[in-house]
Amino acid sequence: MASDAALQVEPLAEEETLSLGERAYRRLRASIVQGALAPGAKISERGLANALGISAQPVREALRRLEQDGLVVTLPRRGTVVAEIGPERLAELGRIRAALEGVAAALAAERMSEADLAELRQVVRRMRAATAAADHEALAEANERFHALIQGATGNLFLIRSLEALHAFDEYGRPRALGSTPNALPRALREHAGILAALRARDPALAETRMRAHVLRSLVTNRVLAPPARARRGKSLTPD
Amino acid sequence: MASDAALQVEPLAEEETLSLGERAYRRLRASIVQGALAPGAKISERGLANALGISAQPVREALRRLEQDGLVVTLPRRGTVVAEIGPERLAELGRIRAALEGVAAALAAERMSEADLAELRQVVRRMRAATAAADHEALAEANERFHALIQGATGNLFLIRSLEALHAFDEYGRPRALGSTPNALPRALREHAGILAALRARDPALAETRMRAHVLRSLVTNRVLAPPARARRGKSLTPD
DNA sequence: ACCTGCCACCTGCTATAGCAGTTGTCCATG
DNA sequence: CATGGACAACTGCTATAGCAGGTGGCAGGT
Repeated sequence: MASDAALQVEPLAEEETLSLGERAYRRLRASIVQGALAPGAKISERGLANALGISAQPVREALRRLEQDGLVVTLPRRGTVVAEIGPERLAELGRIRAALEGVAAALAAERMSEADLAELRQVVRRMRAATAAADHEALAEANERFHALIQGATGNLFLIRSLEALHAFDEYGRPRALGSTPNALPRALREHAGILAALRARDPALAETRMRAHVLRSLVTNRVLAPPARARRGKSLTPD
Repeated sequence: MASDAALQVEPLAEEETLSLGERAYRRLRASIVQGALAPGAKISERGLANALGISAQPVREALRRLEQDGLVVTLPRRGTVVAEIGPERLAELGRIRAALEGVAAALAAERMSEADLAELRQVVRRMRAATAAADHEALAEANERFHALIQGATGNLFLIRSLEALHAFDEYGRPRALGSTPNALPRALREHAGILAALRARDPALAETRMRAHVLRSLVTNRVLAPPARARRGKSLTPD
C-alpha cells in the first residue's frame, strides 16, 4: 500500500526550499528596487523580522548582503536605512554592468563549450521569431537566457554574483518607456546575432566590444543612460 | 579540526572597534588568499567559532559574505569548503578588476573634486620620489592610495566594495617575481602620471583606457596574466 | 564475507534571550 | 521659559540552545 507511494518522487516544490535568509534577501531586494521601500526609510531588524514572521538572524543576514550590494547602509548601533539611489547612481551601475558583461563575453568567447554555443544559437533563433511576432514576453525570456548562458559559461562565481546583483536594478524606477522606437527590436536582434557571431569566431576582443556596446545601447533606449552626445568624439585631451 | 593551525595568521591590524563578523570576514579572507586555508578544506561554523573564541553567528555571517565573493561554496546541510581558485580563475579576476578600475577611472574623470585631484598630484609626486629612491614600501603605499582615491571619488558603493573584494586576491599565490624587470618601476610611474593627466583633463574615455591598460600590464608583470601574444590588436573600448 | 538498516554524530540553519551603545522624551532645575 | 540630565525605548550585535537534514560506521542478519 504505502510502498507504492514511497516510490513516488516528490513533486519537489520549486523555490520553497530556499533558506529564510536567502528568501529575505531576495524579497528585500525586490522591495527596494521596486520602490516599495523608499530611499531613506529606516529598517529595523526586529521590525522586519516579525513583519515577515521569521527570526531576526535571517533578516540581519539579508541586510548584510544588501549592504555589500550597496542597497542599504547601516550605521553601527544606530540603524539601517535604504540607500539613496538617484538617476546618476543608476547610470553608474549601468556602465559597470556593461563593462562586466563585456568581460563575461570575452571570457565566454575563450571558454564556451560547443553545446552552449549550440543552445545560444537556438536562443537567437527564438529571438528572431519573437521579434517578427513582436512577442515581448518571449523576447524578454530569450534575452534573459542569452545573457545567463554567456555569464554561466565563464564559470566565474564572482562575475556571476556581481551581475546578478546588478541585474536587480533593471526594474528600478520602471516607468521606462515601453513604447520605445519601433526599430529597437530589430536592432537588438542584430546586436545579439553579432555577439553570437563573435563568440562562435572565438574572438574575445570583438565579443567584448559588441556586448558592451549592446548593453550600453540598451540602457540608452531604456532611459537610464543619457544618449552619448559628444562622448564618441576623438579621445584627445581637451586643453583647459 | 585540521584548520586550527591554519587560523594562526597575522595580527591583522589594531582595529579592535570592528564587529566580530567583520573581523571574521577579513581574517578568513586573508587566510584563504594567503593560502593558510587550502582550497577544498572543509570549514565548520562551530569549529571556526570556538577556534576564534567567538560565537557561530558572526562566523556564519562571514562565510555568507565570502560565498558572495566566490571564495567559499557551501552545500546546504552538508558543509562549507574553500573554493578552488586556479591560475586561470585568478587571471579572470584580474581582467574583471582591470575592467572595473577602468570604469572607476572614467567616473572619477567626471566627478572627481579639485581637492582630490590635488591630493592625487601629491601622491604621484611621492611616487616619483619613491621610484627614484627605489623605495618599494613607500611605492606600494602610494600606489594603494592612488587607486583608493580614484575609487573613492566615484562614490559608488557597489564599485568600491567589488574592487575591495578583488583587491584581496592580489596576494594570492605570492611567489611573484620581486626581481621583475628593472624598467617596471619607471613604466608604472609613467602610467600613473598618464592616468592623472587624463583625470585632470576630465576625459573619461582616455582615463578608462589608460587605467585598464595599466592594471592589465601590472598583472602581466606580476605573472598573473600571460603576456599578450598578439598585443598590437588593440581592444577598442569605443564602439562604432 | 557481504549486504542492510539503524543510530550516533555531524552539518547548516533558525529561534530566543540578552548585551551594549544611541536617541528621544520628560521632568526637574536654574 | 529655557536648559540640562537622567531614564526609557529603541537600535545593531552577540551568545546560547535547539531543530532538521545528511553522513558514516557499527552491528546484526543472510
